[in-house]
This record gives sequence, structure tokens and C-alpha cells, in this order.
Amino acid sequence: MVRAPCCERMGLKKGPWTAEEDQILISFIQRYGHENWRALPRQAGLLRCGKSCRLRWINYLRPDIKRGNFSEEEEETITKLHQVLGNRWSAIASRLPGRTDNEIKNFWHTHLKKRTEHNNYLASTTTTKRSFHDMMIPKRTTNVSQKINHHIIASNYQASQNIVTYHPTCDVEDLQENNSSSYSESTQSNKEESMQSINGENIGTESANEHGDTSFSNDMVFWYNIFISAGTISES
DNA sequence: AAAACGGACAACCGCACGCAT
DNA sequence: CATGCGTGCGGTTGTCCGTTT
Repeated sequence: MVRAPCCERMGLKKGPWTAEEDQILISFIQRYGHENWRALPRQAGLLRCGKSCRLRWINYLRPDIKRGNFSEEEEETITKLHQVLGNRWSAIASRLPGRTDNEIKNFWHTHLKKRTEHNNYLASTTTTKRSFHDMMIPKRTTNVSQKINHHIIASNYQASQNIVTYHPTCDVEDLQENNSSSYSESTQSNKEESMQSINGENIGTESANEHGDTSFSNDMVFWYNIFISAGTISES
């Protein structure tokens, strides 16, 4: 299906938003909400397309946006979730309250991507084969990695038997439920295959086809679960 | 001092999906 | 079932600003 771009209509403003436009958008949404983005700019008296308004609100003007630098924990969260989810920024953002997918995407491209590639390069040159565990746990000790290591000991690495059972604060069903619910709020059904595979039944087959390595995919799920669990603890 | 360069981030664009008709 | 609309997502581009030469 082909349709015209939403901003095709001439006369709509593009480029950086002014403080005045921001104020108009904020006050309109606070008063009337944003049920219809396409109609919103006309109703609010803005010479912007609905898409632009939506983006501006979601990525910048929303009151619950967390501004400022990413913490170390947030960096590690992004890195690890990217290992599992790939470039599914909205899914990653759903695990980082106050952060937007655009912000995370930018941060990844400007900071973490290079670092990750560098680390991968070092890994490939220093060892012939490293375990997924080695790759996922950074050398320097941080709160998150400490917690993860604690979980390793506590769980006696049950995932080595392809079983993910240790979830002190977030069991597998919760994880699956949380993921599917939060994810379905923001994305489409065909994009859920990796999260759907986070149950004991489906884990191996799909990813094994993709990677040709069942234990690798199980390890990924294991570390994802561990990480989420650790993250949950850190918030309490 | 100013031009060149590069990083960071805001914003845009095109595509795909769900839903209504 | 086909079509069109509204929306969300991810890739890409544009712009600003600090640093280097």
C-alpha cells in the first residue's frame, strides 16, 4: 500500500521546535490529551504535522522524561538488552523508565556501539573462544555485575542444563507476561518472536535455527533473565 | 581568531502494522 | 477481502556546539 507522506501538505513547518511551539503543544496536550495526533496540530494551532508533534512530545516534552547522562547501570542495561533484543529500541526503552527509544538509539550509536565493537574485537583477538558468560560480564566490577555474579552462584548456573528456574523477584512467567504486555503496548505482534521464546519450550528451536547453536541462545535467555532479575533488585 | 572537524542529539522519513470501513 | 487511516518503529539526516588545528 502506498500513501502520501503525512507532511506532504505545503506550509507545514519543519526543523527545530521553538519554545513557543513547545508551550503550545504542552498546554494543548495537558488540556485535551492526544487521542488523535493527526488532528492535534490543527486543533492546537501548530504548523506541524502530527508525526512531528508526537515525536516532540514523546522524546522531549513528556513530563516523565529523564534528562541527563546515562548511568553506568543504564549503560549496562542497554548493552545487555541489545545483546538479546537487537535494535529493538522501543523494547529496550520499555525497560528503562524515563528514557526514550530515540535517546537510547542515539546513545547506542554514539557511545556503546563503538565500545561494544572494540570489546568484541579485543575478545576475538585475545581468545579463540570465549563463553557467552565471559562476554556478558564486564571485567570491572559494578553493582549490576556483582548482583549478576551473586545470581550465578546462587543459582548454581542452572541454565547450563538449559533450565531457567532461579528468579527470586521475577519469575519466568512474570518476565514473559511483563514483556508481552509492555511490548504489545508499543509494538506489533510480528516483532515479539524473541521475547516469546523466553519460555522453556520455545527457547532452543527458533534461535538454534538462527544461530545454529542452541546452547548459545539458551545462554542468552539465561543472562537476560538474570539481568532483569538483578535490575529488579536494584530498584528495590 | 577563525575555519575545519567531529560528536551528540533532535528531528525527519519511509515502512509496516492494527484497525475500521 | 480490499482499502485507507492512524500510529509506532527504526534508520537516517540535519543541526548545534565543543574541540582541534
